[in-house]
Amino acid sequence: MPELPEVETIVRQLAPLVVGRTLERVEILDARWSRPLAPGELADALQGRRVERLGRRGKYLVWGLEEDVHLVQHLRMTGAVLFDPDPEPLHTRVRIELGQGHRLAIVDPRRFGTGELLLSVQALEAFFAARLGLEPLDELFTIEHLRGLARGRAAPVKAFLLDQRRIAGVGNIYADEALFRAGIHPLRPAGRLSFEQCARLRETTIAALQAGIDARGATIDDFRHVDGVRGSFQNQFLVHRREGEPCGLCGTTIVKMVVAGRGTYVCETCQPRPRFSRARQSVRSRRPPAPR
DNA sequence: CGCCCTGTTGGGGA
DNA sequence: ATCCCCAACAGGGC
Repeated sequence: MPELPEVETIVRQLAPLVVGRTLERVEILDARWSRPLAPGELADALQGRRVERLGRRGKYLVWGLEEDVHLVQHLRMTGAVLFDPDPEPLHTRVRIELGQGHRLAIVDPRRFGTGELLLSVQALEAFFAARLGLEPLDELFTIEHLRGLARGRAAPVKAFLLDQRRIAGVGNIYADEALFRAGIHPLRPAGRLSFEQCARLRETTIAALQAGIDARGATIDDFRHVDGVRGSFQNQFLVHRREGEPCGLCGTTIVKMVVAGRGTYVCETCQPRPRFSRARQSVRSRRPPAPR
């Protein structure tokens, strides 16, 4: 479930509950979660340390512990962090005792989630620098920035949006929503967006993510239900998973296709299909990609 | 009941 | 640069 808005919501709700507390006992029940470290090694590194801060970078949850020790957690598809769940949920992969009778359960039915140990802020920054681009909600995420990233790219704009090394935090759902709001077909080559389309896409990407965050004014109860969260927010989406339904703007039936290997929903009236969706640009007219 | 497909993600190999 | 497949599991369609 975690795209940027979900992880942001987890941070906001969980931080007040864990910051200042100590990870008194950590049990990692699934070796896949802690790889490449053995569960015991990672648990030992975390155990006994106070949580100084809980933050987010892209879709990563970042635990800042005492003595410059950091845990970078990714929830992937089905991960969740539950506070004081009762009873302990099925598929609990990590169990953490916080003291004073409180505990956390990291739950992850599909077992894609990971927790990585980093032993300095430098290592932390290097980790993110290698994986993540600018946050859409960063003030530096300007039209020009987006335009520079897109310049010369032949890949479909949806693949471009999903590439975390360029833009951090946009997942499959919000990519569909942002493109719909911008009136841009997901197959349009990123490098062929007009200035106006870049401006619009920047705007709608921010708006879609912010809407997702706003929609989760959630209560602490959300941590008690693994599946309860997304269900209640499903109907805020304009196109995603609305195959066969009429577009809210024009009534055209929403269609589903596969782009960038992901299920993709589109109103092909509001988002006109590019004439040559995978067309190559001639060498002569191609401008060099922006550095980095 | 079994088989097949799908999925909120990211990494690695081709 | 880009594309495809895979990790592991649950749920739905047939």
